[in-house]
Amino acid sequence: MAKKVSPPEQQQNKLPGLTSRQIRARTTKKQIFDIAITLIKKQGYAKTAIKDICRKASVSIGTFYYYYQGKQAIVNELYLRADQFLKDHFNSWVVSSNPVERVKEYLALYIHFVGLEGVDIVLNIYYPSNHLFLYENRYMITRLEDLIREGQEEGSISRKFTPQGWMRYIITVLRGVAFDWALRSGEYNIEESAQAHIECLADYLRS
Amino acid sequence: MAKKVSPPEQQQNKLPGLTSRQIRARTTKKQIFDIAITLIKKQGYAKTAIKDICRKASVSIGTFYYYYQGKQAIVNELYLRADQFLKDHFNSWVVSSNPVERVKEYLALYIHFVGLEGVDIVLNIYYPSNHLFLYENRYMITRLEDLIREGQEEGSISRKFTPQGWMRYIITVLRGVAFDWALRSGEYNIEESAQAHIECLADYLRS
Amino acid sequence: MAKKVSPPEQQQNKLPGLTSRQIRARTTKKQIFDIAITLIKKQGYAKTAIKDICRKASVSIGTFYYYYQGKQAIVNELYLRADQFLKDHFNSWVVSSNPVERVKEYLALYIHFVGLEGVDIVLNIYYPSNHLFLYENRYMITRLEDLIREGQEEGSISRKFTPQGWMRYIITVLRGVAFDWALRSGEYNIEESAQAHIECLADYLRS
Amino acid sequence: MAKKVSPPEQQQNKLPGLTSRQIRARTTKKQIFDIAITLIKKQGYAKTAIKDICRKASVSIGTFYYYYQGKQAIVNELYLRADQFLKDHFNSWVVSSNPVERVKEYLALYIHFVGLEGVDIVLNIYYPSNHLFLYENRYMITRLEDLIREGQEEGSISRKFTPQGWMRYIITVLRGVAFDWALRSGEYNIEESAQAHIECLADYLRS
DNA sequence: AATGAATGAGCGTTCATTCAT
DNA sequence: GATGAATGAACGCTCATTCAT
Repeated sequence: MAKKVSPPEQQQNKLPGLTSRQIRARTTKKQIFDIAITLIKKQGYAKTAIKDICRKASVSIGTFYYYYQGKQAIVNELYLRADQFLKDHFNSWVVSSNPVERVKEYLALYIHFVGLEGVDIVLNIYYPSNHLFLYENRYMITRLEDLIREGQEEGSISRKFTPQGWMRYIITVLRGVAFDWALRSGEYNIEESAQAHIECLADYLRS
Repeated sequence: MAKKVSPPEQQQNKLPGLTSRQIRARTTKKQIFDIAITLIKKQGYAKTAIKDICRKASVSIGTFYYYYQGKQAIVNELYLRADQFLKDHFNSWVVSSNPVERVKEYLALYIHFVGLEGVDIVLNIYYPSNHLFLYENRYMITRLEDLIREGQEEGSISRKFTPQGWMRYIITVLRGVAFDWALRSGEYNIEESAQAHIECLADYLRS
Repeated sequence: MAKKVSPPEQQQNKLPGLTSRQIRARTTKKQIFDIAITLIKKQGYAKTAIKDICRKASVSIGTFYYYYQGKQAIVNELYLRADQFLKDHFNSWVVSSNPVERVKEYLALYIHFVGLEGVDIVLNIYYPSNHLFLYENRYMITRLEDLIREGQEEGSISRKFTPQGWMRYIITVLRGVAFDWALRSGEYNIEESAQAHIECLADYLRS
Repeated sequence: MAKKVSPPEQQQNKLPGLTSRQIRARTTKKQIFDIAITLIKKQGYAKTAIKDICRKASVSIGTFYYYYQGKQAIVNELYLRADQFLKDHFNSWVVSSNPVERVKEYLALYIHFVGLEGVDIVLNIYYPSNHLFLYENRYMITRLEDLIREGQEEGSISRKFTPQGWMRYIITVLRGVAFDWALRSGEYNIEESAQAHIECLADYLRS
């Protein structure tokens, strides 16, 4: 049972107490991740074979599996980074004091992130078996709910739905926006295009 | 005299001038289609092998390929039937005289159709390489544009966007709705859930 | 056993005593043949499916099999036409009185025919399972043997080999010539290129 | 450190620095190759399925594709070995000092090789899409040109053609010889039969 | 920490051929 | 004379995954 050596869980402490092996390990894992994402963005998820990722990353197949459970794990990791991205930029994007404005700014930030990731990643994320969307405890989701709750308490957001209900409503629309953009191969500016939708959502929040 | 080698295009004339062979052929094609859709709805697109469809339909693999170019062709055919469905039910669903109401009724009809088709079909249709959405001349699309144009002429729909602009806006949202429903495995009633979105869209149309 | 209607053997008599059906039959068969050869020349033997031939010829698959046993039968028929071609042009190409010259002229005619047929046909004829070459009683073969026999009797061709031995020797070289030309996609003029070989053969015949 | 993901290129160094895995890998590849060649020689190229090769070699299909891109790759590898064979035996076959004799000996060696390979291999190599013939930088080709060049410089070979021209001329004939032998299922001794052709070529070289 | 040889079920697809009509 | 629906064995090939080293 204990045949498999335990995968080296990403350590959060960035203290200098890292052996050279640990440093190399981190480098290797990042190398794999970056190449994989690049390839997936370029040629699509399904058409990117693990073998190809390994070849490009100058890493053996065994090494790939040492760090990731499979191809999907790569995408999942990327997806989780969305949270980090949102965290990192929240304070610089969400600056208003008006709750509805804050929601609008936050949604714009989310769409900005989608635009940065690119078409193929979106198409892959918005894909049948990917149920990552549904992780209710994700930062992105809970942050949005918090913003809405604050708005409701302050009185500028309707109590027509619960915060969770509003969140779902909003996510549904934004997914439609991202998906349409990806379907059309990103041939228009998603941030501009999303404006109208965000505007409309804001109106609805107030109603 | 009517010389043709393959894919016997569905003939529109249902005149009795059909030989027994032609009748059998039609039956066979329908048989394949029905079984295929059933299986895809039940166990998903990817997990439905052509071989399985054939076995269930009591038809050889060769016969399958005689009628369809592949698995995707089945789904495409289904998709094209959406138009027929919308055409057939338009008059019984779209009954109001108010333009905005007419749009709402029409969108409800569309969501009704989505609900009838089922999760897997939707997931498959909402798929990267499927650019069927974009066929601007589809009945569904042009009908929607017409309804909006009439509303604009009559004055109850805003001229903020062109009919095509509105159409795209609306389709984007509805796709989000359908996609969310499919992602959540159809565990809620899509028609009820879509109500709020349609309501919101209607408000926005009037603005 | 007698289930299959007997294929209508090409009738040689072109007497007007042909029914309209026989005329149509001949037209159909020729149609199939011409299209088939065209396609094979264009896209190669292996890549030309019977289905495609039928589609282009506006003929059903059944009809194809009514006239030909299969795809190879088409090529065989073409091959047999070589004899007819050689017969038809013999008198205008082979005009010398000197036996060795006559052989040279005859070989030039043969190469001329090869050049007319084109690369793909040659590649197909020079193909593993095609043993048509070996039919010793073909006109082309016997004619060549006759020319050599006459040369030996007249004294200007060496008796080093029997007529059949010479014939085989010559055919071997000419096949090499035709094959090289086809391999190089017919990018040089085969008739010019064959000159040296024919010259050399002629010298050897005299030795 | 030597990171590589697939097709482990045959390493030239036969140093004992091979791990047991590498030795086994080499064995496996050779096993596949040998079985494949045996089967192709016995039952023909087209009739030899990859599946059969694998079964006989006690190797999975995946393993086959790990080492070879496909069936043709096996034949290509064999073909490339011709050069090695010619190199290895050159000194023991080409022993005369007379240039024309040297060419004759060299051609005899080539035909000897053809005889060793067998009918099916030849038929497969002499095949339409196989453009390996044309690799002008192959050892076999350049060696022949060298021999001719030396003969021209020494004065015993005609300058009627360039070395390359002579080479092509000769190759054309030898291919004809090999092809005829293969077509007749190797039912005669190719080396004896080629004698006359080589003789004739030699005469022509001197002319 | 890293390797890479080995797996093999399973895939979609082709196509010459038949025969009842 | 002509049709064309139906066949199905057989094909080459992919790829995520494992595990002894």
